[in-house]
Amino acid sequence: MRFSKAYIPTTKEAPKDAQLPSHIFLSRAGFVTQVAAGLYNFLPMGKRVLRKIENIINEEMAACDAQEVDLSFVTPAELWEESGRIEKFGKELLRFRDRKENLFVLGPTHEEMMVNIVRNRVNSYKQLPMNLYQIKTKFRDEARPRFGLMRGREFVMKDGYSFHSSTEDLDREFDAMEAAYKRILERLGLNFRIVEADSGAIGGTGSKELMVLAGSGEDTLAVCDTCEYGANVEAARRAPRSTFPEAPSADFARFKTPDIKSIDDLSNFFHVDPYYTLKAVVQRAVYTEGSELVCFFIRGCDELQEVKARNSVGAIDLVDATEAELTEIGLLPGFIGPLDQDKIRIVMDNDTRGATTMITGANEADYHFVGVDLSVMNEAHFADLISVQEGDGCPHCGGKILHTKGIEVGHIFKLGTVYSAPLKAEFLDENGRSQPFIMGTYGMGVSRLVAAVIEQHHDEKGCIWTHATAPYLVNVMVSNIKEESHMAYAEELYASLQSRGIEVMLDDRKERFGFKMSDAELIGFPFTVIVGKELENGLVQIMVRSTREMITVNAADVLTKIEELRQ
RNA sequence: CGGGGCGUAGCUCAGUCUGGUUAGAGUACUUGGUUUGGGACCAAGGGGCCGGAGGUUCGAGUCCUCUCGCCCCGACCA
Repeated sequence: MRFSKAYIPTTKEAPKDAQLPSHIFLSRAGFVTQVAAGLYNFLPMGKRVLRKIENIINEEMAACDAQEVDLSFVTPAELWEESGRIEKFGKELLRFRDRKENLFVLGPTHEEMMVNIVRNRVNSYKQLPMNLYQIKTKFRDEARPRFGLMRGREFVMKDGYSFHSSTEDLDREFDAMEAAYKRILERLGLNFRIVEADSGAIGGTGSKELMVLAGSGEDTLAVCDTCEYGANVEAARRAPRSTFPEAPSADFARFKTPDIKSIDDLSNFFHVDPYYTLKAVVQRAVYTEGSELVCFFIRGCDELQEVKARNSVGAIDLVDATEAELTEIGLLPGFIGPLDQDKIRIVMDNDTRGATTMITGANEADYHFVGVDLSVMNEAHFADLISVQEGDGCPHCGGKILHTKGIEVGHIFKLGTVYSAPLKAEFLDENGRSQPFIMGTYGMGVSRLVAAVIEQHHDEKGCIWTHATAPYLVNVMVSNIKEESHMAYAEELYASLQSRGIEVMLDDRKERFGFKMSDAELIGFPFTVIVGKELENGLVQIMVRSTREMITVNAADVLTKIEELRQ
């Protein structure tokens, strides 16, 4: 492509709405423009990057025998009623009626549609397994789109769905997809981590998220500093403690603790490590129908992880209980304990199982119990409730857990029969019995990946595309197009790079050196060949975008040098 | 959906508090000239429903009411 003919509207200034580097640079460099909240146009440069990512996904999916399909973006609302998700998705589903007053929704994800196209067509175990996917625009009418391409309402997603006759076969495919996703992100040149994720209300037997590591990521990850373990904090686990603070020695007693309400106060009052205190967190658990107050007990040194807490009671939401709600049922904030009370549903953290010499609230104003033996609570409901902190032990190798931020670019999921059962998508097994498909689902955010590349690879000058994602690998920049010999050399180089299958831009604009250099850096071509006054000495320079290093080479050796650098 | 901020040229913004010639700057764009290794200079141009509607006023970009849009924090987010 010749720059003089290309539509690449670069600007000096960022749109005022842009906050993140990816948003700022993708806008300034002319890759995307904003249309409305969460809606973006892809201009020629942006479209090329999208296409590159799509191509890599397609190649890796083909290697796994996954087949590409293309399902209708507009989907009948009946399907969503059938699966029950029309309620669950709520306003995120953009609904509208056609001229015949039939209700439709714009697809936010395509489980229902995909199940629909195989049910009653795939009806034998002999046709399984099957993996179908598409790369398609999705629409979710998010309450608050933000961060440019990172969280748009309209976005491009690769969504794949596999169908199996056994959970073993699903496990095999899940692992194959994890490996394929890993290869995709490696080929894209991204630094990422595959982490354990919350399976949440969807159920199923497991899910993993693919996280591109970047400070601007919306997700917090717990990662091990020595092994490969990583998990979203919503699902992170930790090794059991190996060292314990000095235990208080006290027989069971009721102790007056006037106005001692917080863990800090309690710990100071008794000169005891918070590890031996019991923290009560009361939340109102909201269910599909109705709600109730639940008290979660964890050690005083721990923090409640809300997603884990929500899952432990099967709630769809947890909201802080008000003091009025507590006093109404006779609980005294600051003095709540698990003993001798039947006022509220209790969930105990796994780490409190069988704990001794604990200090807990006495359910009486200004009193705590000391020397509590929690093994009497063995009938209680126990669950993992705590938020893994930095410095905790890795559950796999005992290394140290650190927190880091990640951008979720993929999520793979063992669905089981969550969709196939309600949608009655069944096949006949070897015994001639009808069974719902056992399913997996594999998502990858294609347009989000465009932003993720830049979040991870940019500097103060602009974008730094990885070799696999760059709109063009090489930019041949002519310093002064009026120098006929320079232009002639550049044209020749341009043609020979193209003939070698290298994607190349020829910056033949009638602009000054600095202007063109700034554009080259802003757009982020991996290599810019500078054809300028050094050509008189038979030399040109190659600017390596990632380091901004200038390499001087013989004009005749550019091709081989580029081939060498791209490795 | 709660709280806050902002809508004026393609883009970034001034002007609004305190109403008053023909609404400005920078940048981008067009034409001509001089420049040519880090976003050049000179000259001449084109480009505005001042988000929209209603109101107050002799007079509204500016004041009032309503409304729409966008951004940020939070709630939410397969």
